[in-house]
Amino acid sequence: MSRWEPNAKGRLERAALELFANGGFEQTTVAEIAERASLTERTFFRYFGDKREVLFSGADRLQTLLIDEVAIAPSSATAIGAVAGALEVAATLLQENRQFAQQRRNAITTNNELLERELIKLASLAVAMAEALRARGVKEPIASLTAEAGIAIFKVAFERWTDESNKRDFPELIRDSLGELRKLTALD
Amino acid sequence: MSRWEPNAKGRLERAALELFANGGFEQTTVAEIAERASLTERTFFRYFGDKREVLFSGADRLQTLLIDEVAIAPSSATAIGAVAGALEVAATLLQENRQFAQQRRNAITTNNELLERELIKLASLAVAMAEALRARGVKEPIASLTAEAGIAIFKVAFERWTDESNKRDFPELIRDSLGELRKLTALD
DNA sequence: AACAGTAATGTCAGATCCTGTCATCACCTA
DNA sequence: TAGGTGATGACAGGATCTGACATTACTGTT
Repeated sequence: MSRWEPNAKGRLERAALELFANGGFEQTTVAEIAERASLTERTFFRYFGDKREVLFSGADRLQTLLIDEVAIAPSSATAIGAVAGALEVAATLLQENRQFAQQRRNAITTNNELLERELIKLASLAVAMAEALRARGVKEPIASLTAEAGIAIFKVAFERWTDESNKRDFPELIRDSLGELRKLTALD
Repeated sequence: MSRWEPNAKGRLERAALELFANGGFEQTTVAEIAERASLTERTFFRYFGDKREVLFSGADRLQTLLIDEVAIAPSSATAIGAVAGALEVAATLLQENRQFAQQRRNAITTNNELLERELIKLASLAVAMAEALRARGVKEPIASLTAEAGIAIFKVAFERWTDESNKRDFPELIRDSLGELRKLTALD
């Protein structure tokens, strides 16, 4: 079953998060991460396309979850309703690892390169959700706009959820943000 | 006035765009760009923080323009109205350099690293516009949501404008996208 | 038990990106 | 003519990332 020490990828991710929390992303070298995980630099780059990617391996699963949820939403649901529902499901899951989410977030918000990677993951998510909406029969540009609006809602809600002083329920924050968006775009 | 060949920064930008159009972003080395501009690699990095930044020096001016426009919008304007108005002004200016915009866009859409940089510039823009809205008395989270919605509108409209088969007026596309967003968020 | 096969990992060389440091150049001013 | 200054060049070097090949630790077959 396990030829070498098991879970090399997980060990690298853990080592990276710990070192980033200490010395920051830029100051931490890939060689240090690999050494802490008892591996070599070359092996790191076999698991992760670049140094930043070590913090984003979960993004793919999140994307799969969201497009699945959009796909199985009741056919009576509106486009924005299907997206918001999917976001609530995702929020429920993310809520179970709040501490990890916060550590990861600390690393990302203090480094522009990591922020860039986060943003492109969200953009990719928007594209995938737009595709899932088109599969439900939603036309362009409604599909893309709805997906982008969904991302905006998620970003704002996530920001509020990870705020240390805030103990509110994540899915509830999603619902609230959608309500706010509806208000501000309403015609006078 | 001009000790060496003038406009070193502009020469580097032009050389980079030309080389990117030919061989692509990754295949082009900074040394090649510098050589084409009759400068050295070291000088390139004095003007641009990294290789990607050579395509984004105009982003700062765009941001300044947008927050100024938001600031001077009539006090009767709603938050989303002020943002949309600013976007229309920016669109009018960008419209004068459609070919440059398309070349630049070609480079960016075919390279993930450049896309990342584009996205973070837009995110920075959203943050700045939210700040400009708060200066108008708009409260959170309305300010942030409005700014994010504005970026979503801009992205969708820009996409449609640069579409080769599309000859529509850019500011008009902005207005249309806002209309679509209003429709899709409207309660049933 | 011996052997070959395989997937994960290691080793090494090297290209490219990016930075620090100091030298040099072209022009300005007193 | 003698600095003074800002832009550029030259050079060394660290870090990221890749390609090529070797090695390791197990698996399966005979």
